[in-house]
Amino acid sequence: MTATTATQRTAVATAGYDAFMAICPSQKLLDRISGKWVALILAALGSGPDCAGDPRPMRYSELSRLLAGISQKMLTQTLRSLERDGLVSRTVTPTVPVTVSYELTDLGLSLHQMMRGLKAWAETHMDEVFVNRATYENTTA
Amino acid sequence: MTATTATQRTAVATAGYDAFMAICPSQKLLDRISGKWVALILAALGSGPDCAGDPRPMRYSELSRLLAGISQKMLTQTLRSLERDGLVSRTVTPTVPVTVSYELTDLGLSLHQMMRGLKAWAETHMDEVFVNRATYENTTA
DNA sequence: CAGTATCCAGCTAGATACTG
DNA sequence: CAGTATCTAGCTGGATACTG
Repeated sequence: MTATTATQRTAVATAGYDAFMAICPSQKLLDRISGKWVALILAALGSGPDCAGDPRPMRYSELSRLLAGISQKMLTQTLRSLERDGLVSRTVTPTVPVTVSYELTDLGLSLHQMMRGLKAWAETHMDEVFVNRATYENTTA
Repeated sequence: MTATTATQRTAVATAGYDAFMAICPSQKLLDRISGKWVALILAALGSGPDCAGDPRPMRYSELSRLLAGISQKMLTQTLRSLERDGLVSRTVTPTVPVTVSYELTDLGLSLHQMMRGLKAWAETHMDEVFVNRATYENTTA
């Protein structure tokens, strides 16, 4: 009985792949920063509302206004996940009504610095990517 | 008639956000590299099968074997999108059966270099992220 | 060997309504 | 002000079968 089904073989290959993925830090980092709003929130907390200033705490409503278009659900969900991972700290001041502010931790600041490198590459090269894409589209269409 | 519905206001905010997203190079780059297999293919072509060598062309079947668990659909789809964006070149040699090899372009190599910076951050800090996450889980559960 | 075509499950994120 | 809860559309990616 040496026969294996395609399903079994795929399962084995997938298990091997999953094991690799599970220990690949780069992949985990991409999972962490590739949410639709993660980079934007990091940028807002790390560079201020104009994306060119210094890191500073921001309130929930301030983030909500700045990231026009984000739903309350996604803002809360993303902030919670960043807080969970120690990238953002959440501070509640018991005024009436309550005041909540969010701020990058040291780890979050470090990530924000790394993201600036990513941003630099993007600003230098993404135009070329999109020119290539447009050209390809015209060539094949 | 100055009244606007919630839907209209959201639409305006979303349009503003979309406009921002549409011109934000970083966001576009994240969209580009955050597919499940993009980073892995880039790493394979940029650092060889052992993820520690030099860039070299690889054949479709070689990539398929290396990235155990990837479906043919996703391998083809991801390679095509990378080719479309000028990050990977596709070379067909008309043997029988046909031989196809993929190689990073200069632009792709440049992206691969940037990804190594990302990888460095990941290897230095992702452990801390996951410790935080585990701690948070135990605190709230 | 190197694909293409089709169908489908699961997850992400948006809309909407409600609350301490 | 700063959330929570629910419902759902759409997109990503996997399984499977077929082909020049």
